[in-house]
Amino acid sequence: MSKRPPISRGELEVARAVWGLGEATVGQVYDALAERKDIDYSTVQTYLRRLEAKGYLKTRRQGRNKLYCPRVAAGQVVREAINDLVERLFDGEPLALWQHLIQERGITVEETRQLRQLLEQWEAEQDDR
Amino acid sequence: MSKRPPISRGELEVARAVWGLGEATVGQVYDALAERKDIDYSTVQTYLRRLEAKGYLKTRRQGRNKLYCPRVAAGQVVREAINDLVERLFDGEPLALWQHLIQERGITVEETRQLRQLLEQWEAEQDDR
DNA sequence: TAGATTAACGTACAACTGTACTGATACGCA
DNA sequence: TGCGTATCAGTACAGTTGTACGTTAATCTA
Repeated sequence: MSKRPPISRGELEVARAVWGLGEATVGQVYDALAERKDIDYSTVQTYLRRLEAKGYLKTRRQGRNKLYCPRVAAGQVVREAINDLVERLFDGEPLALWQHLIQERGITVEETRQLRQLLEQWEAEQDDR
Repeated sequence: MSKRPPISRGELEVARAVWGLGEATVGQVYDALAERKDIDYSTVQTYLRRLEAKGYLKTRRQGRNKLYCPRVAAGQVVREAINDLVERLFDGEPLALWQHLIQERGITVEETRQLRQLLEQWEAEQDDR
């Protein structure tokens, strides 16, 4: 479980763009991000470089271009980020997170419905084992 | 909504200790934290100082001692931290977080039960309005 | 009351973050 | 084939973060 350096909040966002694209050049990642927020091309480039250095992404050369793609699965990184938060904020107790999400933050009726559905789906899957 | 500087991961942990104590000296916060992890007294002190500077905590003097206590409610900070994560990781879509928590991370049968209970409780409260 | 303990305060310092500029190339097109 | 445009590699740089030391003043204790 080679401990990678922790991923920062900003890096997380850039990494997400790469996950979404699968494999992409700086320019493509930039385009994807620039749609949602004001960010500089060079900034994206730096993030990608660092993500590679930290071991979250790997690169492959395609002629003149460099293609960035995940080296650690998205789910893995997301899981770690959430675990970290749960650890620091809720003593590692996931139920406390649920509780916060429902009570403190509030969820809509629609979300309640969808959540129930997710739960049922999950249970059904469990039964299949 | 006076924008405070963002709270860092480490700071979050220290802030949580203060929330738990209500009002405490560096020493008390240190004791609370040292139970769970190896950390230096001075480090705690620095965190507290910064949390005050950032506006998350305030202090009051009690004779020779300095008492730190929340200036921003715990729930508020936790909400912000989670919103931030959801924003960066799930496009601001909370359902995606639920989904990840259930499917990707997996929850136990017991948690499923408790989660249902939380949902019912929440719905009951909603009806009371 | 002298030494041990505690808290405050100031300072340090390398690593990490967010944000970006620059110069050298390579590529596509008029 | 020369020019604008996208890339890349390197560098910058202030602010933040994690971690901590040293000095001083007040407090407790034998």
